[in-house]
Amino acid sequence: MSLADVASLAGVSPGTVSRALSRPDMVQPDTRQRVREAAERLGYVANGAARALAMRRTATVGALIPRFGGSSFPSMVQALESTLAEHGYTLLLSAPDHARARDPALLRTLLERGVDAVALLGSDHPPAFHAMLAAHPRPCVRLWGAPDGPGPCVTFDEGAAIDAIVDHLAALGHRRLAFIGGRVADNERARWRRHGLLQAVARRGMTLADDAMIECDYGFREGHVAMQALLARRLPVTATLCGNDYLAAGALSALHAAGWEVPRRMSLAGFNDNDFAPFLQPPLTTVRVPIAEMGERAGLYLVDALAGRAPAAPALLAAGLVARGSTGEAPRG
Amino acid sequence: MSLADVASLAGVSPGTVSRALSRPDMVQPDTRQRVREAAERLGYVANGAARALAMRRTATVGALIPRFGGSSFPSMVQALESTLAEHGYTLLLSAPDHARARDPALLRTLLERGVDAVALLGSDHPPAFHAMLAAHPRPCVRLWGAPDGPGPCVTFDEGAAIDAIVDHLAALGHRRLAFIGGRVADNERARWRRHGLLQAVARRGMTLADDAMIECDYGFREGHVAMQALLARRLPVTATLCGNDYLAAGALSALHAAGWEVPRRMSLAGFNDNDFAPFLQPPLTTVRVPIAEMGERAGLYLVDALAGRAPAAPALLAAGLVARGSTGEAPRG
DNA sequence: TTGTACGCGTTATCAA
DNA sequence: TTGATAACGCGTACAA
Repeated sequence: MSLADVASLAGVSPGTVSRALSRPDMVQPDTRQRVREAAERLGYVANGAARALAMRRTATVGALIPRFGGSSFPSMVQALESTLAEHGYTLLLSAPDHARARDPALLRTLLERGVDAVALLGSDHPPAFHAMLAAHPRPCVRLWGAPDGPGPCVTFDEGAAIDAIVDHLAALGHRRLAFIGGRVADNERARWRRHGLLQAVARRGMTLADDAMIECDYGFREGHVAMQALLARRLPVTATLCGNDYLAAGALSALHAAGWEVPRRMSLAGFNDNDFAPFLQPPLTTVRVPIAEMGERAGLYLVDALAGRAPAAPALLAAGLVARGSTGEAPRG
Repeated sequence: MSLADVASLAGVSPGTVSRALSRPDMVQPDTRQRVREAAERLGYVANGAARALAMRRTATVGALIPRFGGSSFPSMVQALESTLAEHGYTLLLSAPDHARARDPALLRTLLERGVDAVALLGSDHPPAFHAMLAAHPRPCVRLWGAPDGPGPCVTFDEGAAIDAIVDHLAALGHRRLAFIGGRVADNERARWRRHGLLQAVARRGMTLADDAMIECDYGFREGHVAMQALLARRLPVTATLCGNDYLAAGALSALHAAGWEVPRRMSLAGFNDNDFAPFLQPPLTTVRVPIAEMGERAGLYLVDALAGRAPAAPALLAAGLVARGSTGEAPRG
């Protein structure tokens, strides 16, 4: 079942079939019709490998996605894929488990498959990745990474977000904070956030003790366990910042379980990856992170770059700031 | 940068380079070494399109994933990808947004890219998909679908799960239930669950009124809103079943917000897609759904089929039954 | 407007 | 063990 088969059935040459299907305007209407019917009847599906070989392009963008099971990446990926699809590109995902996330073979596989462009999600892709991309130049964009890394990156301003939420807590009289966030070891972004947090806290004369910071994965259960650990340490903390709303929801449930009133005895606040923090009870004050927007802008950037246009949608920082929900005042004295 | 370049640098023929890289044992150690060094120095990356064209295979499995942003698919996909990767296959994802989920062009793109096998996630893929797959035969497995659909399907027994949870509620004295679940219109599986639920309820002389059933997407926010709607209807319900733990968590927060005590005034129970229902406050009784196991078994099935083995890991129903957490007794009288 | 023929980069067959 | 050569299926100059 190849072009040749369709051609003989339609009584034309293979070249004509190719044109009739890929560039209909180059062929006479009746021929086009005959070819289409023949292709339809045979259930013809083009061989993408041959096409890619001949055209030297694949209309495909590869995405490398560590921590795929996490909370926010799926929405970002879906936004990216939608945007690319609108412009005729297919998104090719590589979603390795954690152990393989930094394996150079991953990117190599994408390149071998001939992706026209690459999206790197998350932080701390190994130097080998960037070396390979330098050796095989093509449009590339990072998402949800650190802005000072190599190449363009669609991300948002952690510093501004941190400032907004810490300001909010400071205004309510909180002085001693705790923090439940992502692992710092393998995540440049988490380091960035942590650094910004420490700065913001220091700037306002607040404290955030080392043993009041817990690193864990971004999940409901993890937040629950982390808050249990914090409570067991009996720290004089009045507010806890959570890295995303799953962590916040888990922490909230741990507080409920321990009989701590929120926000009277402990305030919770955090970063809102999934838009449900306002629905928690009590609703939490959060900084909204523009997840889907990041996927969309990254897609537009790549589309422009692939089209040879100067990327009209530059990979700029989008700061997400909207605080909402409620946070309690710190107890007096 | 092609085989030929590597060949001339190494002073051998292109064929030898191909062998040295793909089947090292077929070439003399010193030649192999020279070739490898040349390839390394040039940063050679094979052209997958050419390889696919010559070998007539791609070592790639395509997955079609509607509702990608949903709660459980990412974990299932990651398990699938890990399993396939262990056996040398790359997973090629197509994650369309809802509007495009049933577009035949999706599957066509996968086929054009030459996937050796296909995984269909979720239910209700259009007949056109199965027609195309019949016309282009290759291993195919459905995940999280209805077992009586076309071809093999890795799924679990909704009926048994429903029975377990309804039994539990019945034993606690509940008679009037509500249900918050997925949309029935576009989801064979949700229909299956709903049907099983109605059967189970009827069998035990319980009631589940039409206006006590709410269809919505599987999310925290959706569960919250749904429970608010249920409360507004002032139905004489003592327990609410939730389609997954996001819905349950959302429903729980709505109950908290309304000042309803759980489980004294309203019991919650449901299906646990994400393993955090036991961490809610109070912990909910749930039926655990074996998400990752499904991804893994589907992967093994495809690997076997691709290797020409009779699929040693048949796509059978895996029933997930473990109830845990706590549910309150129904109020007397 | 359509047919012909070549090239894309790799693997596989066959001879050396 | 290695080199030469013929596919693989499609796009596209170029010729008709």
